[in-house]
Amino acid sequence: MATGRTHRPATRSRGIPEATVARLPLYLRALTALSERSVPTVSSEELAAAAGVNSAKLRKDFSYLGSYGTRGVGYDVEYLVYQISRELGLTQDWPVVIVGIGNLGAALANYGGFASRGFRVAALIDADPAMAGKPVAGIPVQHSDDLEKIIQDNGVSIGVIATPAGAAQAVCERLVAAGVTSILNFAPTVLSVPDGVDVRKVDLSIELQILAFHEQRKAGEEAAASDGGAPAVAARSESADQGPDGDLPAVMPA
Amino acid sequence: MATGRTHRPATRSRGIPEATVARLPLYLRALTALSERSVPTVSSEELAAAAGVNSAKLRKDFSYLGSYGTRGVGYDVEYLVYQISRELGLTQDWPVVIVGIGNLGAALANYGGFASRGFRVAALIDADPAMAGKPVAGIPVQHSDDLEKIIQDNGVSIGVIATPAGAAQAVCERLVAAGVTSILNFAPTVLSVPDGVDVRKVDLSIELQILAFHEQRKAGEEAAASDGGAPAVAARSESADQGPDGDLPAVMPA
DNA sequence: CCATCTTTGTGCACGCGTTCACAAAGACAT
DNA sequence: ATGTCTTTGTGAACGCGTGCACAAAGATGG
Repeated sequence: MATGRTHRPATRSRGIPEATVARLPLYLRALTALSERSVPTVSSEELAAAAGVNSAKLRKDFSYLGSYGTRGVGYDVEYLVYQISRELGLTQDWPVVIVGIGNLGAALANYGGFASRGFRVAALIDADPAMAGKPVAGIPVQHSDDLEKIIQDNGVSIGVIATPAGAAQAVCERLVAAGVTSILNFAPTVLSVPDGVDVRKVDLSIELQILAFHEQRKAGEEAAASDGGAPAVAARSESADQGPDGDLPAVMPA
Repeated sequence: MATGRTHRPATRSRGIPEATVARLPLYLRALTALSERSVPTVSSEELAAAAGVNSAKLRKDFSYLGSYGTRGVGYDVEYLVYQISRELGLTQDWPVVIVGIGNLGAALANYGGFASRGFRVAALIDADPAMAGKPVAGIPVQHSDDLEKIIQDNGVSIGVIATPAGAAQAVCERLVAAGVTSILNFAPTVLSVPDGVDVRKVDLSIELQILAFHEQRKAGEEAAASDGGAPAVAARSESADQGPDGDLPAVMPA
């Protein structure tokens, strides 16, 4: 969910619905796992199960990309991996800067999933002079005074903000002024950016609050129905068999 | 958005649309800021601007909660803070456990926004025996052998999974079996859970891929515009990339 | 070459969410 | 009181996303 007023009204990017774009990485992950197990083809039903979506939805999603399947057989795994990667722009290198190297920023810098898909941490930036030069995840932290130069020298167009909320908007403006056009914001603030700049927000506190809402509702329902209806917890919804995954790097998810 | 999520069919919880629930924390944050500045009332227009949404949407959202505004004046800040907090279930204490104390798990444990709204980190759990007893964010890490006991002793119903992808499903199952009914998943995996359990996913890699998609599209449009119409993709690093609509049966791996 | 079987691709209908636009409600001045 | 002005609350229209259900496409076997 892009926050700020960045959102383009309903400009369906190149005919591919936003909802579909958001699912492509999911498919890609499932396909990559299949690829590593040398599975040659997969049906929409199987792949949908692995990605946790409806098979009709998956087929419709793929139909926006073109007709890459073979009726009666399914989809060629390698070919689909390539097509989706290309569509998402993962066949090219994306230098990324992380601004704000606190607990979270450091964790992000150490995140292995970054490098795995064309994203490369080009620089770590922090406002604390004491951090300057100190290596985090093998990369020396640079001072925010040099932010503009770092962005330009590295041709960075994607920035990650992991600063405290109070600093986020100012950092955002400097990033945008220096040429960044996509921002992933971890600070609990609404960023306002010019048109043409995309902002996506990740907010732990919000996620927890949404869970709390449903949790409260469940508790209420349970209390109300404690006599009558049986809230029998049963059957597993899917049987997604994710292999050992072996998705390497010691560190964390994302 | 932070997110993906394993969504319940369409059970409109207590008449409040899911989309509205997802925005309530946003309003709450803006309102809290106003409250701290001792602002007594706020109009839908002002509050909407602060939260980064449309004012009509905000009014409709609030209408699901009841009529808490005064026409011609606006909304009473304190009252609204209370109503939304109550609606979200933040007036009660929610003990939370974090499983997987790596870089990310530690960052989450240190995250201040947790405690600020009724969420209390009741325990940190890790599978590494070497971590046991070691304090992180002032809380001693406990071994995952004791997971069930920890959940039950603390009455935990919300769990955060920050383990590597390979361990996530197993951890998830143990959490659920022990009584957890809401899960915030940071591991890059599709979790399958029984009905009645809510899962929300936060996936950094997916967010970046979505940004890359839009970034690539922007680059393509820019090139097309300067070029005079031909949809050529601007070479960023070394893009051996065909046009956006390259339907060419490129490298179809046999 | 034909029949059968599998799986894709999609037309269609439905429901949710968003937005507009306006009537109703209340504050405030005279 | 009465009129004016501001702002809420919401009816209605529209558009997007989802899922069903099926025809078309191709594989496979005889």
